Amino acid sequence: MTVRPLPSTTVARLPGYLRSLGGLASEGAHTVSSDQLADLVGVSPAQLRKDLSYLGAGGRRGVGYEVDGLRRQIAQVLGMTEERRLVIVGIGNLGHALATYSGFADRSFELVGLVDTDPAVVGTTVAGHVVRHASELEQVVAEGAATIAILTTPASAAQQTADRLVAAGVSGILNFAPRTVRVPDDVEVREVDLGSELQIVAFHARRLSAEN
Amino acid sequence: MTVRPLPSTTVARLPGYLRSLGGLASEGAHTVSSDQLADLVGVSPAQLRKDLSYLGAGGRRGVGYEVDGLRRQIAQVLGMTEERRLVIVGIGNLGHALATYSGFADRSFELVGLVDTDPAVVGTTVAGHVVRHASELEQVVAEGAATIAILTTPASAAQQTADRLVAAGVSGILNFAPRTVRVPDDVEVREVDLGSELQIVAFHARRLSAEN
DNA sequence: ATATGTGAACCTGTTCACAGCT
DNA sequence: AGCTGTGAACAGGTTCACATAT
Repeated sequence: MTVRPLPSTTVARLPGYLRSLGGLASEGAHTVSSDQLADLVGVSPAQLRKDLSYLGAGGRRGVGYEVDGLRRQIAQVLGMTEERRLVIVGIGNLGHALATYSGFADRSFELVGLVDTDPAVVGTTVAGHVVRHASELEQVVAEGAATIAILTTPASAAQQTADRLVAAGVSGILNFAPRTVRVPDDVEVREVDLGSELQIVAFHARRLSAEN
Repeated sequence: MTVRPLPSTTVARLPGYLRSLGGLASEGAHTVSSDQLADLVGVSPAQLRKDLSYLGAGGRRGVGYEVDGLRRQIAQVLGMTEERRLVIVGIGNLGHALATYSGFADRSFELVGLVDTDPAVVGTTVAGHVVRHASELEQVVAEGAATIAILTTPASAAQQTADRLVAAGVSGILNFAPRTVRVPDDVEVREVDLGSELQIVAFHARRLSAEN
């Protein structure tokens, strides 16, 4: 029902807002001003108000935003009202860490399957799921009715695995493999390369240090 | 010697360029055109050329860019000519995965210390390093002369740990803890929240699915 | 002929500043 | 008085299109 599409930068900030609102709620706060919340999240108050205005979040002038109402509204926009089912492909160290990561269930993601190729890993139980062989990828996706996949394979297997995930009907992929994967326009991919992130931090850190 | 400061979006893309160039080099390619490389990385050719022009990367018209030269140039800009020392604070599943992540050494990061509070973890050896207790954080940073830290503590410990890292002289922090940390202006922080990343993917995936 | 380098146009997102509610 | 909501100004980054070099 949102008429105007949300700026993607706004979308990217919403999970952070939700996180901070959760903290406020657990502290018993009923309302919060844009100044307070912005400070908590680390954005400018104007930015926050603009973002919330896209949602049509009704803050009350002179008062602020109602914490619970805002939480519900953001959760709704982020699609958390429906359960999203998730598979993880590649149960190495990172895949294992992600499988046992508690932050997903809190965000209404349900882990429905784990897949790997390593015979030493296939058949073991991780996070309550028996790891299935990659040859069964399509069945795992279908049986679990997964719509989202986390890709933590080696770079060499990433594109091929992504192709199979797409063919199996997945509509979103979070790719940790250090290789860009190409997918059709109707599938969303988000690339997260941990090595790149570290390089970006290091670049800016060095620049800052050099300035003094 | 870079006169114009690089746009931060350009900096964020450089590691990806470098990665693809490494692939090309190992395939024996000597030169590469902006069309080829852009396609490989997943950006537009104009974008790539503009980025490289900031570096003063001398491509030859009618030919393209020299693969090895470009690699060296980007590596230099990213500060890879000097070794950067790294500590990881919080050796849970994610910290463990990052400690054993091979992608860091390739990028001229040297892991010099691991820290945790859990008595079950302190004293164990991970990735060739004995995990030290968090009370020794300052010594670990000093002994290793670390300039960069990866933060993978629980949210509750994140800010306090960041403060101590900054006081110990770290100039860059890659924060995986699901809480924004505040640092002085002369320290670089990059927030990576895996739960948020998944929510962002899911949002766009749902939007794309709904369109058909 | 082919492919780079780049000013200019364009677009997206951020900040400002103040009108408008409560 | 206090705080939101938002048009307008601004900033930053991307794309275009073509001059330029090999």
